[in-house]
Amino acid sequence: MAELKSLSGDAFLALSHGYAAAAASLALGAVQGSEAGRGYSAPDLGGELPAAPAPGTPAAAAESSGEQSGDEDDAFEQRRRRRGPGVPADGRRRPREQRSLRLSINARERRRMHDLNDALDGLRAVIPYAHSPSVRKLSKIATLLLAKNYILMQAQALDEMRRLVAYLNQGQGLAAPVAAAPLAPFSQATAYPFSAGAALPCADKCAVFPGTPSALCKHCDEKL
DNA sequence: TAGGCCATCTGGTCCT
DNA sequence: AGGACCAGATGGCCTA
Repeated sequence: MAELKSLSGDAFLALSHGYAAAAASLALGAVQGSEAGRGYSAPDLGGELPAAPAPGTPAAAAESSGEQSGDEDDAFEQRRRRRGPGVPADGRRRPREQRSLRLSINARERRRMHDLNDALDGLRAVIPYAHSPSVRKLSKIATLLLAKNYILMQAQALDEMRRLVAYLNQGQGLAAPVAAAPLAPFSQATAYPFSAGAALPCADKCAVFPGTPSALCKHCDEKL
């Protein structure tokens, strides 16, 4: 969860400044790991899995979804006895039609979750962070939080751009001496409130993205 | 070893 | 009735 805590503030600073590389180091500092990452996105149903996979494993899923062979009933019974995932809470044996219905429901649910993961992958592809084989994929929650902050940042930038255009339209451009007040909103400090190296108080960082749960901000955790 | 993240199964609820 | 969605439970894998 450590990486999540760093996403709300610092991570997005990196995004706003240089995207990929800096974002990778800041947003994913805790996420970066060995290249032998988990690779959870594509469960290998045909991999080197134990003959009697534990419930919850991809192999177990394959077995349960009807991709198994003749020993499916044995496996199902085994799973039922173990009372793991895939085993009815009451532990009763199902009639065959109920079981096949369950299998189709399971398969549908699996497909739905795969679609959800595909969409998440699509989101990862468009939010700015280091897309590199050496950088572990963003977790689901990190992806969502980063995307949310990215949207907020873009909205803020757009708003400031509009105000800048309005200011230029009503004034005569920036050639004339500019009062501090009108330009203040367009200052670097406003656009990127927590610049690299200049650590702002946590309250300032959190204020930039009000929706960010404080529970996910390590700075808040440290100071509260 | 604990904690984080994940896939999967399951039963419940809601909608068409 | 069937499908979509959701949340809880469970166990596996990986990292610190």
